[in-house]
Amino acid sequence: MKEGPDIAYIASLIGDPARANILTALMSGKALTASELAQEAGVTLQTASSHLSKLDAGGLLRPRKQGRHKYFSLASDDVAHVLEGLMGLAAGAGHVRKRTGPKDARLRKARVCYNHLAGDMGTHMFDSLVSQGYLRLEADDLVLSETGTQFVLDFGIDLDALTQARAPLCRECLDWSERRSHLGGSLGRAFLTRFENMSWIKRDKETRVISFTRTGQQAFHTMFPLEEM
Amino acid sequence: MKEGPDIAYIASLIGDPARANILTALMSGKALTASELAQEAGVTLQTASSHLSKLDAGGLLRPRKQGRHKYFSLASDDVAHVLEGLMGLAAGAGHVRKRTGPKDARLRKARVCYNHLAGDMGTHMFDSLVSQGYLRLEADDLVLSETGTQFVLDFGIDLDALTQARAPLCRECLDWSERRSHLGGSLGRAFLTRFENMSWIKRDKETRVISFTRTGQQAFHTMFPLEEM
DNA sequence: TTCATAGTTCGATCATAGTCGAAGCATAAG
DNA sequence: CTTATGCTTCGACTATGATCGAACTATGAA
Repeated sequence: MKEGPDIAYIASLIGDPARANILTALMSGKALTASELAQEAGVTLQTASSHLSKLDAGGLLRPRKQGRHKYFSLASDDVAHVLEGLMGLAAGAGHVRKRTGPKDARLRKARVCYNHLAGDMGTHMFDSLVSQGYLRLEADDLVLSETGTQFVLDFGIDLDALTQARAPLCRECLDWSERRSHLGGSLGRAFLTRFENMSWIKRDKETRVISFTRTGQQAFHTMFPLEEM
Repeated sequence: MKEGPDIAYIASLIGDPARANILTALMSGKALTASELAQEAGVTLQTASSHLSKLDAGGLLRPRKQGRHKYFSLASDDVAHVLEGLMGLAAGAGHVRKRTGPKDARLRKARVCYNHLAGDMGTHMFDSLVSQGYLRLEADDLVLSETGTQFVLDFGIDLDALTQARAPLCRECLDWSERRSHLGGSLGRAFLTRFENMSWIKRDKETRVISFTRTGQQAFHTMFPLEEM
């Protein structure tokens, strides 16, 4: 009847509350088991299993068997990107599920977006990288400059390993709370794990909230300065 | 139960086939009446009316009464952006509604994305603007350089009128066919209407297809050159 | 005024799909 | 082996919501 991709099929997958809960939970970037996701979605294991197979069929998930557990994560950054976009629309329509509480404020401050840093701290880092000339927009891609490459290496990130992978190194990601870009892609992921290894941050077990340690916060701002305007 | 915006609500709105058809039709950027959208969606006027009020309640549409007609258009670029993202996921999942025919090829070549130029020609124009130094990524925004400003004025676009409006002037937009950026925002819109006024292009009445006239195609490539690599 | 067209509202019908209990596999532990 | 745990499949129940006919409202034309 109509031309173009079947958008309703994908949207209807996301449109079920239980499945939306599952996807939201996976926005933490962690791989979760079917049981955990069932609990997260507030349904029994049977229904969760049904949902998960449908999401998988739609190409939204990447399942991995491990022993008698089955782990699920989001299929790609693209999926996370669309989910963030939907969150933006939902927030704009005034449809937030929960009244904004203290947890919500922490969520705006810093949170995990699939596998990289989002929220206020995320956009701050992105802006700093750009203003220092480490990141540049070239044609359609975000590229790392020479000084930027050096910066990343000095920071203790194994850049060679990243560039050999197929996934894009740098990627812009727009988030719903800030409405500004932050750094995604494999480099964004590498930064986040590096922060974690250096104990700059702690990830909340239950939610997507990221909390900075005191020393982490200080170190962050010296490494990623931003002149006020 | 969960934190964050109610993503399922918005997604379920898009997830109905009839509503998805409506939204896809509105991706042409034109404002359409309820009757036209009913026909487009393949349902009666009554059901279309019901769908339209729901989409409106969800903040996805911008309705305008005009006489005894009621025109609908997408509420914002953000909505169009999410829809394009969903198309990307659907295309990736191999779920295209129609087998790729000749019309589909034309769709990839040049089409309307909400109100600006997308497809091959769209990314071409974007790349050209960037490589000529007319557009730059600064912090998180796409900005027009000084030479770029001059270029736009020379092109016959009333830049003052655009900058006075509240909508963002420049905006990156990623499309599903090319997986690359093209220019959105009010400037993107202005370019498209200018092309139309100069008879460079013709918009198909039924679909989102844009066809370039022969002279338009030539003029386009001289104005937006791109050195091969 | 009368008629026609555009759109909304109401009500009834009907199908899709979300839900869970129960049973069935598969893997790991004792 | 037996037992326990994680997950899938089957089947039945149920509710949500899409659909359209019919009646109603509103704007425009004659």
